[in-house]
Amino acid sequence: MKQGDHLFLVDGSGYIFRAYHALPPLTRKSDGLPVGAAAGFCNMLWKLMQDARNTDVGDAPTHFAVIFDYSSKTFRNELYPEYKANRSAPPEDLIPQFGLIRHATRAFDLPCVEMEGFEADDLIATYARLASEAGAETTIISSDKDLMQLVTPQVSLYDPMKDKEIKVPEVIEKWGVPPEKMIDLQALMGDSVDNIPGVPGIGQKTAAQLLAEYGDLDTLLSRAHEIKQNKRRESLIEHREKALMSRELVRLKQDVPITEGLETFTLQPPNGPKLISFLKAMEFTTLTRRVAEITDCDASAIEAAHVPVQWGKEARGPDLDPGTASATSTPVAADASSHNGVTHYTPAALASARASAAAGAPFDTSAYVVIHDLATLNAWIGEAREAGVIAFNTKSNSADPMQAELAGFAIATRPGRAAYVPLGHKSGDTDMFGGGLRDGQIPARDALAALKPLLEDSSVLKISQNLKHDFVVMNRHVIDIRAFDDTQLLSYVLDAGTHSHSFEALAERWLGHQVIAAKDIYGSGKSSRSFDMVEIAQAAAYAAEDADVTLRLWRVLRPRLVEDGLVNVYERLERPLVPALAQMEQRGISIDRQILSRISGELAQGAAALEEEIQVLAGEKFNVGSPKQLGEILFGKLNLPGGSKTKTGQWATSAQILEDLAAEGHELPRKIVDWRQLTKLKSTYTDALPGFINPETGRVHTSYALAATTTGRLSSSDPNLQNIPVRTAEGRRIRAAFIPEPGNVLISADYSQIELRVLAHVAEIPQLRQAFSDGVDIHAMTASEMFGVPVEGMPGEVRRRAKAINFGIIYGISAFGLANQLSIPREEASAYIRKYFERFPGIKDYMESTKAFAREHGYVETIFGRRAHYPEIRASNPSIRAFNERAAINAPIQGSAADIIRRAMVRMEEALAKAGLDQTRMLLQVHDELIFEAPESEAEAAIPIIRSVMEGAAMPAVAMKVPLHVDARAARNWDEAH
DNA sequence: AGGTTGACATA
DNA sequence: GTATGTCAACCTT
Repeated sequence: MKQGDHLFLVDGSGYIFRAYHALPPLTRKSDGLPVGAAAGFCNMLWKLMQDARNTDVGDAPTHFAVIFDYSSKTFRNELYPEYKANRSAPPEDLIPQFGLIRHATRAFDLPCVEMEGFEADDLIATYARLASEAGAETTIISSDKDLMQLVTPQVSLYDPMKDKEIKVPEVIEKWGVPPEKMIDLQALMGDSVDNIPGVPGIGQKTAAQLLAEYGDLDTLLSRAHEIKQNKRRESLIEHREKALMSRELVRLKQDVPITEGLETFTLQPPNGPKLISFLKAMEFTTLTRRVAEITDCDASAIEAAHVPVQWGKEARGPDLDPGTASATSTPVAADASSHNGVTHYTPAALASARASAAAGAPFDTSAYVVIHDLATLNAWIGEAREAGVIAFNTKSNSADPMQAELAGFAIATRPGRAAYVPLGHKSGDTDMFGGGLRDGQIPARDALAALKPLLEDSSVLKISQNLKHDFVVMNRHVIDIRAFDDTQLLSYVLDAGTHSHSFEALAERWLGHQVIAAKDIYGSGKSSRSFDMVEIAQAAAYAAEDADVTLRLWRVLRPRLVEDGLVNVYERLERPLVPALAQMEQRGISIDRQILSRISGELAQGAAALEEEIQVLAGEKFNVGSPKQLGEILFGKLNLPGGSKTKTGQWATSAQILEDLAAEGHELPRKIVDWRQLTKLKSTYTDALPGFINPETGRVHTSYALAATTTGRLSSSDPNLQNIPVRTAEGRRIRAAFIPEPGNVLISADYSQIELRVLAHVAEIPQLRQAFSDGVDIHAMTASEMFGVPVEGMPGEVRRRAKAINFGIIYGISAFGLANQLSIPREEASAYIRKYFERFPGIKDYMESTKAFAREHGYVETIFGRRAHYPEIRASNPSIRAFNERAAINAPIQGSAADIIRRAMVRMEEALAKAGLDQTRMLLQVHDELIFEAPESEAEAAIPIIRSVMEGAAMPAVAMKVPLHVDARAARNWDEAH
């Protein structure tokens, strides 16, 4: 290698993961072999080589190699065993592709380099150094920040996905430091992905600022005492060693003992037949055709190569067949067949075709239409009827659909074809009368009248992201949306646990598209504004893009539902809940302001009195609400025993610790616990709830999230009505402030022990099943089985322990957790668990088989087929893995119970109506409890209907081997009904 | 003004 | 030991 030469080094391993995560995961060969990442890799490599060959002589590569990681274990693990320890095992469908990609590299006639004990990055660093010493230039194909330290005037990075070159100025722009300081920067900021500790509290910005001021890490550490900011200074001094070790972890090794010299990297002219043979075997038809064209080969005359596939976990390294193409052909089954010009796809093929078509397809904001007149709107409505689908979303002046005034709505009829209809945008003029309506908007009443028949037409599918919101907004305009899909729910059913279901995340993941940031439209902080104050052109771009993206997402996600066999879960468990919840949210519940206000006053008095006593006992005034100050007083000033630290080094002052201190006779901790209880009740409930009373309805309307939990539970917010106090007498006074309208009652109906019943069903435990059938006290039965104590006259403590164990089982028990819960030694907890498993071996079996299932598939299933994914279940870090195992054990139990109550909710409305109880209304759900409001005259008849719907909710899909039991009662407030 | 932490309310 | 959401304090920007 000599001056003027140009070395291209591809970071193959980095690219594999990027291609895998950036591309739709469904690309498979006709025999089912996943090849998405390999396809991305081949496309990238081909494009790269074409582009490179077509550039000026000086820039074109003369030498070319692809570098891989050999394995996850390197010399860095000896330096720091935790290095990259939180990495989970590669996804199952990626594993065979490690080998494929190495075969692909050889098919391209390119050197494929890897070395045991070193990362690809180290090899790249070494080759880049050698090339620079020879006077040649180097381009590294990667955008990994770990490689930025190598950038010099002779060495640059190139990101093929973003088509962006990274040279010295780009590094400075992005990181705030020149490349040679990247190592110090990374040492300070650490890296959670690679588990590099860095210095706590110091992020990228602070690190760059410190390096700019002190020059380098060594100087900074030696002069750390000069730093003004307390926290920063102490952190730097305390974590000095961590920083130095981190630096060694991120520093790339430039002297790897390489076996292949640069001369072996000389770029060869393309070998068309060899490459085509491989591409044909992979069924990459488009690329095959392209390569055939450019290399002037007849692809049909070339036989597909035989490519050996390795599925094992260690499908990497030099054990892979280094030879190329032997000429056995791979049988090709058609995924798509054509009849009479219509293409018929299998579900998998359609899903994969849609995903590839959507990924990276361009967006053209300027093509979006702003609709100013009714005629145009009607034309679009006609288009939607013809298409049979329409993406639809409302825009309003408030995030709360119960207060929202419509600003406009967006629609899309096919990818790229989207429009915004402004209705209520106001001008920014801020005279004393407020801004008036802007020009060029259809009167809302006329637009809605035109839209109503379309939204209510069950032959046109309406699609939205979080449709419940639009449903409520439209309902308030007396429009009842019929026939709909919700992209967020689709994503949730398909991928709960794997990634976020937010609009932005889905657009990025499936369309490779960054949507206009909400912040750019709404502003933030003081300068934030509601949507009706946004200029129409800007609003239109944002809202129409929303509809366009939603429609494209639906085209990708809906076929996946069929492919994964989740149509039933979506259509029975998820989608019908949207109108049910929308109704509940719209109804809201009454609370008694006076009661809350009175309690609030009393709480304030109680807290003030306690606060004074606390400060006397402490001997000084301090902020009782500050755990930090409290910790100093208790364990510093008063020197109480039993202090422990939280992960950030503060004194821990949890209720448990304070209770322990109180039990030893200390007065102060007890008072703190009491004070906290009073102030918590005051701030979160008595003071906050009245603020949620809707001025129009006079009621409180919570918002339920359908797609927030991994297990299938709902969540409630603004306000959260699923955590209204119940355990203490003080707390129950708040619950008593939830009241019915005059002449009505509240009915509370809750499942008894539903999760334990689900456990008894899925694990088929004979004693548990018998006990539930006989209706005996389940915890007492457990205690009796375990400790041989008769149920009659059983001491409370014995039953309490058995109860804790039963709950522990549901939570994926650990000795540590049980010991904490019961305040007993870990050995004792261990013995209890052992005993339990002896008495109920079926439970142990259930737990083990659930773990095995999760490890194999990456997800677990409820009895109705809902999936919860745990991608980190194979993490090499034992505590991360154990956490995922417990969650995976819990999910089918918690999730099946959640599914049961969902089914009950879906059926409730109709069952009540059928019984003629049209005034009985379902208002709230609290995981295993439903709250209704009913006229006094209906309550007695409603209770048996409610009970039978709830108790029969699993049928007919699942015949529970254990009966479900529901307790229900009516009363004048929620506390008495519960 | 925004993000993180510790604490605590529920099932 | 599971699953959530909200608040006040605190730190940084």
